[in-house]
Amino acid sequence: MSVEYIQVAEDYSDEPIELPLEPDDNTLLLSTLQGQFPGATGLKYRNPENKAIRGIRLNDLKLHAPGCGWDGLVYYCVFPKDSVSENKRKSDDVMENVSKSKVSKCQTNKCTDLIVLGLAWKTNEQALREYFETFGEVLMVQVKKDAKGQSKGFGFVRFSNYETQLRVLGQRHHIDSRWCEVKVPNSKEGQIQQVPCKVFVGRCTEDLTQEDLKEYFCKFGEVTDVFIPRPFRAFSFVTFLDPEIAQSLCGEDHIIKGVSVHVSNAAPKADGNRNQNYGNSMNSRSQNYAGNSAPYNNFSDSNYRNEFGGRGSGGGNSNGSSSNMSSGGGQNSNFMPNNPNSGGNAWGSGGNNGNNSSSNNNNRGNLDMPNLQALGINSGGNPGNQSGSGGNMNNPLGVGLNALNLPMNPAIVAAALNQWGLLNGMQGQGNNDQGPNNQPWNQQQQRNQNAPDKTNFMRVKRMKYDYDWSD
DNA sequence: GTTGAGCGTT
Repeated sequence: MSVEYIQVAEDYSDEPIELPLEPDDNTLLLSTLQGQFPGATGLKYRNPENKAIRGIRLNDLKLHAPGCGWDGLVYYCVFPKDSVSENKRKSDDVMENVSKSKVSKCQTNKCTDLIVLGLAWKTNEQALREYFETFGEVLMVQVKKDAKGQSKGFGFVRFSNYETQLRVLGQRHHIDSRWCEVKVPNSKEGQIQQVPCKVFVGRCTEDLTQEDLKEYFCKFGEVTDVFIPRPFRAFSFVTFLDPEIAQSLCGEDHIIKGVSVHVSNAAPKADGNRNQNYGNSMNSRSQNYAGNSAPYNNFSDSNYRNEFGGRGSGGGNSNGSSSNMSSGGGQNSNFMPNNPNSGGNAWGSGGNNGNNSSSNNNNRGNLDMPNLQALGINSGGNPGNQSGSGGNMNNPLGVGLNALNLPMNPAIVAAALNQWGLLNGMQGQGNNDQGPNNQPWNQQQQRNQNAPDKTNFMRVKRMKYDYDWSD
């Protein structure tokens, strides 16, 4: 008899874990629940009918399915009320091994209402709900209407699960034959975390493939992209669905296929070179001076686009030019690290030809790309956008300051680069640079032996990688 | 009956 599973999460912002049901009576043993969620005393779920929270019947240490069966919903743990925090802490303590502890979420990962733009006039709330329920539990949908009841072509959706939100934000949506955008509403700007999903993986060897990296890092959380620059440069980028997981790995050394790699923050674009080296298709970015936006523009490479495409019922990838996890030459040019201390791009970009194929035939934004503002990596709004109609509203690159609004010190950046041999060795080499091959790693390892907290995270980022990986 | 950048009665 095959074992069935239900999805259980610690709370609404946590990733569900599949727990096995008892084959004989389809119940969930309390002990099974507590094995994963120590301290949990029950389960609850949101009733799809009326959106109310419902409790699960507990009898004889068994949790019984609702009347309609477990039904593919996500169930949430119930903890004794006056000791929730204690139990949560206990739960975290129990998860001693590294990979488990990475999975726990921080409180900043809350769901928020998301705006859905570009809805077909005919799309109603039921259709919207049905579409988004393919991604996860939907708490609310709205289609905004005028006084006559006619749709205004946009609406809102809210999910119960933060990862669902990330997933939905990271891709395009085809609803009732229209490509729609899902973004964090302007009204929620600044209320969501802006932490990069991408990490820099240094000290890679040439035989570490994308698959190796993905296979290794996926144990910490869903990996949405792995990018290995070509020609070989001894580093790569790994992008996680969950920025918290990405951040939690920063500062650590990991051994992959016997290779000791170092994970650190893939720093945002530096301010000093935002007007340089922009390709044809994206040049409107350079005039986008939204002051408070975070310049984590890491998603406009075609790998990423493809990785996100094809999810859900409508997220198909209409761009057939490249496949997931591939890193053909020329694409991903926005990953090419610039040198903020030199006049030009010391690395050479390899061209922008692969970059998002932005013909901008849709001036509502380039829906070939997952939109970054939506992911909370960039804030939207673009109040300072001076670009013309070709502006890419999905990808307001080139925005001014770094995400943490830290002042840049080019000398420090240069020093850091120099440690890698990224400065002296790179300038004047055009496109044939080879990246950090013979770095003096010892000092940095000394400094980074402790996993960084947020403060350290910023320090490491400032010291080491505060230059532009995004363009 | 048409339209297609935007941002929500609370």
